Amino acid sequence: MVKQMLEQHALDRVFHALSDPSRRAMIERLSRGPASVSELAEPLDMSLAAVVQHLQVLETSGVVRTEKVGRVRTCRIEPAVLTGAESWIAKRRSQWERRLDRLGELLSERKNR
Amino acid sequence: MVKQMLEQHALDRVFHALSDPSRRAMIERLSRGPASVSELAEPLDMSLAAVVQHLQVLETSGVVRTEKVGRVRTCRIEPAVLTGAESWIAKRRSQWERRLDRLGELLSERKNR
DNA sequence: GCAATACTCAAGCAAACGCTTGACTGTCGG
DNA sequence: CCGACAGTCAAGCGTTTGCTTGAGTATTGC
Repeated sequence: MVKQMLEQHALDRVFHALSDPSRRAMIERLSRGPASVSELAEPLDMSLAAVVQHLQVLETSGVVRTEKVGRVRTCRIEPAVLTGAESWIAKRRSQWERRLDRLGELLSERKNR
Repeated sequence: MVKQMLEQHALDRVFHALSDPSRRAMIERLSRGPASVSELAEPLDMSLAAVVQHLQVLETSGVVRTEKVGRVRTCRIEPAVLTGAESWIAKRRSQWERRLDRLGELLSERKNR
């Protein structure tokens, strides 16, 4: 239940990270392989500093992990956290759909009498 | 490609909707079946007006659909939009993981020579 | 050594968020 | 008809976000 609480905050951060189109573009780029900060910045229409700020959001959410070698910081996706968010959605959605199924069964049972 | 653009905005709104713990609590409640606004508000430690504002975020994101009958507004989940968000994540994650697989294959091929 | 590269840090600012309060509207039960 | 109920609307307010600019630091290539 402590775990529950921590994961709540984690989900906050992950979903917030995903809620921005620039950050999603960065993830999309990283899903094709690691990249430097400048590579991530290149297609985006904003200053490098802004990109770094987006990157920080992605990093504190745990979606992206980075490592600096020399003067270049290399970024890569950490899929575990992404999976957490994905399965949160899947859980709610499937719970709702199972409910609808049970409801449907009940209705058709009544019809057949 | 117009569709792409529209869906970008849609994903913005859905992920933003999911990024708040109170809103997720509301979704969690609704995944067990429809509820009125007051029912949604009951476990949350905030004014009814605040709950309605959260509800509006959920509604404009398309995650929740509501209908008012008499003086009570009934809320229910719309799973389609949720599925959209879910599969966006799944796509990036699986792309990354497939890449790792190919990389692994390449490495083991080299080893076996 | 020195300039270009690849960030990094901090200040500032407009807009968006999350919430409150207070006043109000429509609906239902008795 | 009237009071309680279930929202609704609008204004206000402190905080967070997304961005900019400008200055600074550590590598690297020549």
